[in-house]
Amino acid sequence: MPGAVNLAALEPLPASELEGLTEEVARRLLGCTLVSRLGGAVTAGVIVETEAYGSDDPACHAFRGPTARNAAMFMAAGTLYVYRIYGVHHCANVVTGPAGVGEAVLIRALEPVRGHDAMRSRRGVEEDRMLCSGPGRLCAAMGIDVAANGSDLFTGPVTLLEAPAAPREVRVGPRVGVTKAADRQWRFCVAGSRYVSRK
DNA sequence: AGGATGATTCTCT
DNA sequence: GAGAATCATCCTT
Repeated sequence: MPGAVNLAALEPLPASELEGLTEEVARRLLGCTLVSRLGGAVTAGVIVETEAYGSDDPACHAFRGPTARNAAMFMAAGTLYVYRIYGVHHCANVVTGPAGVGEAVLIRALEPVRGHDAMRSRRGVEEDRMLCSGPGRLCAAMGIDVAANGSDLFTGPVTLLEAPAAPREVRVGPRVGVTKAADRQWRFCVAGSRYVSRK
């Protein structure tokens, strides 16, 4: 039954799950749970949509080397990279490369499983489907902003829990809103999920 | 110093 | 489906 997730039964995601090609990690993160303790509320959702941003990738923020904004991308795997986009929104990424390499997985959508009231309050909408179905939406719902940039996903306010099982079917396609390397099939969605940001 | 550009979202038609 | 909102960041003068 979707939504019936017992967070206490899930183990923290082992660091080894973040090793390997970034596009493989992006696929592997589907089904894992993202948990936030920011802003005095516990919110959580099962990851249903991700995108990979790797090295030698013109669409990746790290492509032209380190800057003040993308510094977290060059930290160790398991770092949270948060940036602001279009002035008002935020996007959250799981850093995946070894330290010194700028790679990350953008978390694009979650199925809410905990803290629905806090999410509704922060988002200003009622429907569960509208809470976390988009990278900016899920950050708003979980209280994630640039203050959490560079935090550690194993010890920080935002953490990852293992997937109880791999998704039965995964849909693959081009990344959303990306103009460079637009042919790269690095977007991954849980097939059939109502909570992906778009079909 | 100035301008173009977004890994978006919301509203309106 | 199209267009506006909105501003930090980054690249070009």
